[in-house]
Amino acid sequence: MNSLQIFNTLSRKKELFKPIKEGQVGLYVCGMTVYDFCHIGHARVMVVFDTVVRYLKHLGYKVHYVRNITDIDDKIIVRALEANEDFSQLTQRFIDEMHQDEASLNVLKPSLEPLATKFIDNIVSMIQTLIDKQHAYVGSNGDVYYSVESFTGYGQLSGCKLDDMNAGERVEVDENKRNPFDFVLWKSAKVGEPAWLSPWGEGRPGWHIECSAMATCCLGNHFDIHGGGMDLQFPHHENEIAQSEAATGEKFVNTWMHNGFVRIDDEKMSKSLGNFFTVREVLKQYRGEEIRFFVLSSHYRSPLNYSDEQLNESRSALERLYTALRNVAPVQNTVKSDFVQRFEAAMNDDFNSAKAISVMFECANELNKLKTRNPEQASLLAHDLLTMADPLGLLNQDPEAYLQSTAGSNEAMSSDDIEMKIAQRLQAKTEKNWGLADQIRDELKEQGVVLEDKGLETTWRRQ
RNA sequence: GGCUGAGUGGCAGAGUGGUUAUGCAGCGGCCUGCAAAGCCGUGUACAGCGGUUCGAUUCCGCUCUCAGCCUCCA
Repeated sequence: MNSLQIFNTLSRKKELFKPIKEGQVGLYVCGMTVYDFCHIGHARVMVVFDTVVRYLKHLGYKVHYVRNITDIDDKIIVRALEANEDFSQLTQRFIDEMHQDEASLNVLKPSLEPLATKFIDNIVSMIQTLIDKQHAYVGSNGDVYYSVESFTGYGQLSGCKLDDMNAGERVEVDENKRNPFDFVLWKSAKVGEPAWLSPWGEGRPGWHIECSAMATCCLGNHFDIHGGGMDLQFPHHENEIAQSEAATGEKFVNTWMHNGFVRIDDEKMSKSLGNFFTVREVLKQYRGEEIRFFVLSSHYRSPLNYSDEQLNESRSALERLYTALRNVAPVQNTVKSDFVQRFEAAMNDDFNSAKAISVMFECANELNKLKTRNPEQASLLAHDLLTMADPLGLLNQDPEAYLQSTAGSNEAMSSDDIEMKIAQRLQAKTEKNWGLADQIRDELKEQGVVLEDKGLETTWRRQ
């Protein structure tokens, strides 16, 4: 069907992707814990895996894409308390905000978006199974713990060996645990905390179990791809494997994908460091598509350094691509062009979007050349360019509309005013009053509007 | 301390055992009333030191530097 290679964190190698069920892919991605706005790091996960899904579909797969929402955890409880708000109200607020950000980034909706709080029954029964199978125990404080020593494969994903990890140094020693790396499956509720009934009293699920429950419920015990940010590799994903495989007795996931971090000044962007930009903030200055391009301009496993310069470059790059698409009617080619083939080769190599994008630029260059010389060929190339852009979620807007759109939420001159100025300038031009014509052009330039003359016809775009 | 990963031209960022990444910026030219856009041309880049090789930025070893995980984090 294809020769898609994916880097599997489990084997630390690129592997030929082969779905469990021919033609179908089950994909689970760890989504947001909803207690705050999404930052650019979250945007990266969304865009990267959205691109993975789009590309898998481009290859002809039917994709079951599940991206969960964690809507109960300690931080949510704290925030709700601070805001004097019911926790479910708080989470709903940020779920809505998240959906807005996703729309801005042209991220498609997943097939399913399960909420942890809607899967409590499944979570409880999974924990019960783990207890029954002696993989979990109830501590003296009433919390239920997973026993890492009971699972022989523990550490396979992260490469951590229990013996080598210095417990007590970085990990707090907890009297209730048999092993310091044992982790909570069920947490007893304190007074006033949100709680659900369980055989172990009122409480809530621990951090990792909800993903095991939701993933296996939505996609089956064994599925194709599981993804998320690098930092989830350990302990979150390691624990998911331990829980799921111990409970079901089956292999959990074939391919593990982890995306790299967004950095600021060579440091990880993170909530705990406080050095993050929210998607919302960045959208005040840049178009969603510019952010999306920025994310895809480097390989998903590489670090991605955030800066205005980078976003500005993305802006220029998109301007070039959209400019190439102006004034050409795309016409579908009957054969797969060399460009598209090279694009697919790049994407087949572990979703190398950076390389794939470079092919798009080569195509744009050819398109620019052929526009005047051979319009029919140009139309085919325009379609090729769009064919490549589609799985990346780029270039989906009308070129003229894009180029004339305002970036961010800045106050801008209206289109009507611009057209009026252009009409004035045309008058000046016909009178060969170059001084006035240039003056008007300069004025518009100061408003961020660039004019392009083609004889007596003038097109405009915003910078 | 344990375990990962990375160091490429002015910047960003792919890739390769011997031949052009790509984008932005710069320089020269074409086009234009002048511009803009576009096109053409243009850069002794691959952290350091050894090794393997006819030949290494690309493979191996060591050194240096940086980042990440091991604690909530995408």
